[in-house]
Amino acid sequence: MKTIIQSVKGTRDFYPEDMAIRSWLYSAIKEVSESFGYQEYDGPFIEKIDLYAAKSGEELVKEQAFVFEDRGGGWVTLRPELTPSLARMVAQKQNELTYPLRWWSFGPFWRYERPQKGRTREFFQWNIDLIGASSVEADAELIAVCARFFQHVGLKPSQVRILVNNRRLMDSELQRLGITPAEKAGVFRLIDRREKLTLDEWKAYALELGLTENQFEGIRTILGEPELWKKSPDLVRMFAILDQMGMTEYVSFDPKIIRGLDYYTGTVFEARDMDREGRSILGGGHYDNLVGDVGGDPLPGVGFAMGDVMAGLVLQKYGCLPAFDRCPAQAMVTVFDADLLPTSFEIADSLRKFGIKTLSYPDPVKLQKQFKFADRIGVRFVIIVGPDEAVEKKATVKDLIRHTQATVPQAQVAETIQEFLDNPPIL
RNA sequence: GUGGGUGUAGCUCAACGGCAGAGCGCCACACUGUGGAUGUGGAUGUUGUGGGUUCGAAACCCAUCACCCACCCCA
Repeated sequence: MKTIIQSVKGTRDFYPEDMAIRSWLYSAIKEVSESFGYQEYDGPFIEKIDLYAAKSGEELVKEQAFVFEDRGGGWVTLRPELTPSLARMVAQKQNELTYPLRWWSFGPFWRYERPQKGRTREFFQWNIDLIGASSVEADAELIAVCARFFQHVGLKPSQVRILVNNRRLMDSELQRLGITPAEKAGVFRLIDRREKLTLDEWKAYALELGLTENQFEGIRTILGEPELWKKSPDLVRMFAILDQMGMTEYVSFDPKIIRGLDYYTGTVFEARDMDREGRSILGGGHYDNLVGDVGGDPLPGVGFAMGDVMAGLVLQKYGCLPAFDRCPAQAMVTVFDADLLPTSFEIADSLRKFGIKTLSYPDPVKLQKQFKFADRIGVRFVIIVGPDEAVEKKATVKDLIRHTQATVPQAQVAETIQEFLDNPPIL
């Protein structure tokens, strides 16, 4: 067996049918983002390690980033996320930008993790942020963007849902239970893991953290309270806005949503498959300070990120992906023999000038083979110029769908194709 | 980093100690100026790799690599 050099672990090859999906996803993201007035931007794919050292989760940089020394001896990393680059870009022009800033991006990221379902080492991510606004209405806008995206790609509220919570609400609830600020991080982690553990395991984990029986029961009650959001003026206002926009069917309150990242300070949300399959489709939230760590003045904002891998799995599961149009062209000009090669190429190019996607067969092989090729790739019209046609400056146009053909002057090939197109095929 | 599963033809898989196979795909011909359909014929494997057990290994054992799944973390 031939040994083909393997691709790098965790990367994906984008064959035309895969690339079509990626491009389609990009278009959907672009359309939805821009419909809300967001502008596209991007940062470098490699950054100095220092940029991430400042912020980002410890594990993200130390364990998961692709880090290497460049030829000049500097340490660089393939970007594992976009937020630090965004923070720098904003900080660099902090005083010349007009706020609130609405930016979106779709590009590649790399994380050195163990690949599995819904997770690769090289992936694409949609990032979208509203910077310089701190209201819950701003948060509602991002959730609306998310809901509109689901609507746009055909995912229904019965299939995906945006789960929303508010960290300030959780803070006050935990405080009410006598949980100290020092214990908070641990408890957030506890809440985050609720769905992965059985009740007994979860309780054991809670007691291990040093929580009392009462505190544990209190947390359990909070997490099971669907009306808890009514105690948060922020959430009340936010749901009111979403209601006005007609987006509430995509949104649910869920006190179990905490999000791992430390920098979220208010609203947090993530979108999930309704039957709880797989990891979350996207995640985001409100932050108070975007640029402080890279040397700017504090700026609040809200944003989310959606990876293409999990999103692709969900879209495929619910049949939302577009059918792949495998046909690269509408017409193909065959080549009868070497002498007629220039004639065939000339006709092909004349068709292109008429806006007909045309390819020509590159070698004068048996016509049968050329027809078979045309049929396989899905080209509808095949043009033949053999010696008989050539002497009369004619060409034969065959419609592979309708099984008809006509021999016409070479100058009328494009018109003939148009005529065939105007008469719908008999199927 | 931890745990589990799977590696056999281009693809999907069978054979589960006794001659390595099928379906699909591919190629040729019937059909040397016309595709799909049909028929006939044909090609392709160090059974992931290395070692061990055995008269005999694709199968059993060990190692290793790759992929998949879960944990961790997160998109």
